[in-house]
Amino acid sequence: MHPAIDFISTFTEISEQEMRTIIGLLHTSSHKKNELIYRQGSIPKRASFIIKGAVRSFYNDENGNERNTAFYFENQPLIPFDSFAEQIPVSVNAITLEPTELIWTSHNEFFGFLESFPKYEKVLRNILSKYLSMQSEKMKIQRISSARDRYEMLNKMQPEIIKRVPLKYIASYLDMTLETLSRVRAAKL
Amino acid sequence: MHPAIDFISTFTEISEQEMRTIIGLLHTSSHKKNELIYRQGSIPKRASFIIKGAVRSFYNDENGNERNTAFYFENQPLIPFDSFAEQIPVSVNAITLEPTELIWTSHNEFFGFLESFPKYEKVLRNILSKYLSMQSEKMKIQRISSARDRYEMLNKMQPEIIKRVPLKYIASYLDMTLETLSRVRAAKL
DNA sequence: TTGATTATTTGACCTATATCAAACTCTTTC
DNA sequence: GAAAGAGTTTGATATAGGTCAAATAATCAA
Repeated sequence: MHPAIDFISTFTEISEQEMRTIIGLLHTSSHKKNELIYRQGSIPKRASFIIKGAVRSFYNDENGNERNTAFYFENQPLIPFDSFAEQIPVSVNAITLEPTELIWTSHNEFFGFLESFPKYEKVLRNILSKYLSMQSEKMKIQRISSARDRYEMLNKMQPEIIKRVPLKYIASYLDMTLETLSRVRAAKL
Repeated sequence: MHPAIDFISTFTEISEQEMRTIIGLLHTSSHKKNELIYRQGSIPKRASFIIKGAVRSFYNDENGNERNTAFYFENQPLIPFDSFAEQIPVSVNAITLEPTELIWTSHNEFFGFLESFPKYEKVLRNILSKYLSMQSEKMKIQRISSARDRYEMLNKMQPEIIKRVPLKYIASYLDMTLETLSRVRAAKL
């Protein structure tokens, strides 16, 4: 079966016709490691879904340092939700961490589908709502004051990140230096 | 004119009929200072809008300390967006900072209206999108590493908060202690 | 108005984490 | 499979901001 269909299925029943329409709107693209998927400040043209690979999103802070905001893996949507619907500039960059296969649909295709099948308005709302509540959770984790506790919470909630992502990216994601992260992991702090 | 109508007007044209319908769905409520508007963990029953007053939202962190997540003033919606649509438990508490007048509509009324006037699906999406992009901005501010810079950014972006909210609440909002905030303000740090 | 409560400031001290520097280890690539 | 380049660890040192305690200032309720 199609992984994007599987994903949508967790939110709604999909009819045969809807399924065919959705599959008809999907394109694929391959990306090598360290390839830019979208750029901060650009208007996002695609809503993507990861078939294989991994992606990180980041921005450059006031000192020019990269600050990672999220990591995405297979079977997850890769959509800048805060800017895709209303076509406002994206707040972060997205770049592959590994060779990555994506499927995607354009803004026009996406919202054209939504007009043809208005029941999916609710699905989209559902997805957005889930995304929002994940963001709330994430903010709480990021606000934990001790570096060690932030690391341990990440280890508990999203161990895959620790297994798959180089520590230097995880460090900025957890708002600590690489050295502190290393010491925290070695339980030397 | 009605402040909630004014607010919605910034996102769409409103017909006479729609306006009458909307106004028909609005209820009012008065709250004294330090009154709980919604409780963390509860299912949010109301989408509110502040006519007069101020509200803060917070949760209790791992050490039991209150951590403020937002401040809301007149002419702003007070809706737990991450939980209202899908009726999942709210992630924070909301409590008045001053005597406050709200108008509100229930979840049923809200989504009933949306079914009668499907064009407002887009309005809702627009509002959510704006909210999401504000959240992204806010996370960036909260991740600025120097306490003084976080304070100065808040002073620049939302000076009303500093004018109206007691420092102890602002301190936790900015992820610093009350003492540090006091010193930062006195430029002694 | 006054006493009580709440909010804010100031001081002294301490500690978690940043910074800087260097070593070590693991991956690519030619 | 050697050399180059990432990625990670370790050590020494510095410092921003936390903690605890007390003084002052502002606000509130009777």
